[in-house]
Amino acid sequence: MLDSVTHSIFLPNTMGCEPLMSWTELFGTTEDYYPTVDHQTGSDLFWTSIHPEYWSKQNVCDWLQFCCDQYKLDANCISFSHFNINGLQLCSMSQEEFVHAAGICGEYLYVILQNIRMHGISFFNDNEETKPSIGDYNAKACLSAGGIKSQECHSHGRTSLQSSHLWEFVRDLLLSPEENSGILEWEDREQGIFRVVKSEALAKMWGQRKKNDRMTYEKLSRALRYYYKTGILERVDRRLVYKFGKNAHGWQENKL
DNA sequence: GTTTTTTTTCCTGATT
DNA sequence: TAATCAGGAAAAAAAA
Repeated sequence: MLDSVTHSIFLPNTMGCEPLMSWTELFGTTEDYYPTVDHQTGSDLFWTSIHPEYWSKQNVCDWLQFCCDQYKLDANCISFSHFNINGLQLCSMSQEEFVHAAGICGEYLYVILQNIRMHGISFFNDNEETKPSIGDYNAKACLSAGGIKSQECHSHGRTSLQSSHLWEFVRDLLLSPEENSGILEWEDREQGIFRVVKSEALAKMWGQRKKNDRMTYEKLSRALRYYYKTGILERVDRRLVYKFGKNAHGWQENKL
């Protein structure tokens, strides 16, 4: 991981993933002209390959989400409504504005952003001396074992295409009505219980995501059952019904 | 390049 | 009977 980003040159062409859909198909706008990339599986590479000023609104949202995941920040601290802005607006925010919008995580995120802006490096990927100390920014309080991500980020229908893990794919599908089309539905939203309505459609979609046309619900469900061990999912004794476990995050409704 | 984790594939047997 | 669930085992793929 430490060697995932070693250069500080902003080169949009360094992005390596094939888009599953065109950018305009996904967002319906010509404003966001960068092709889709797998931010999450691509680690920090994306965020350092495009200057933050050129990030779209979605990129900003994804970056916050990425930071929460990567640095185990508690997204409860962050008011995502304040970050419905593009990269240029993000870069023009003062530290005070950042702290106001992102709470106790604000100082921490601000430093990470400045590092990317000024040095083209992501926070944990370069020399030790470039890293701010967590303690210095009093960010310990915003670290959590399972930070809650904003629903706003997941409701754009993009993360379902970006999520690297199966459970995140499922979660994002549940949170994206426009992508879901009745494949999954909540049984108990507050408890995180959901039902697979169209099992083969789900498998097909996951297969498309992984470029595997041999995927079946049988195999997908085996992968889901492995999540019982890790607390990502909990067993529900009903057919096609699953429940998010204590180690799953980002599915709760407006826990800000 | 190695190790660890996640996902895929295949399987047997049970349940709905 | 078909679909699903439960897991073991092993291999492949992805991530660290």
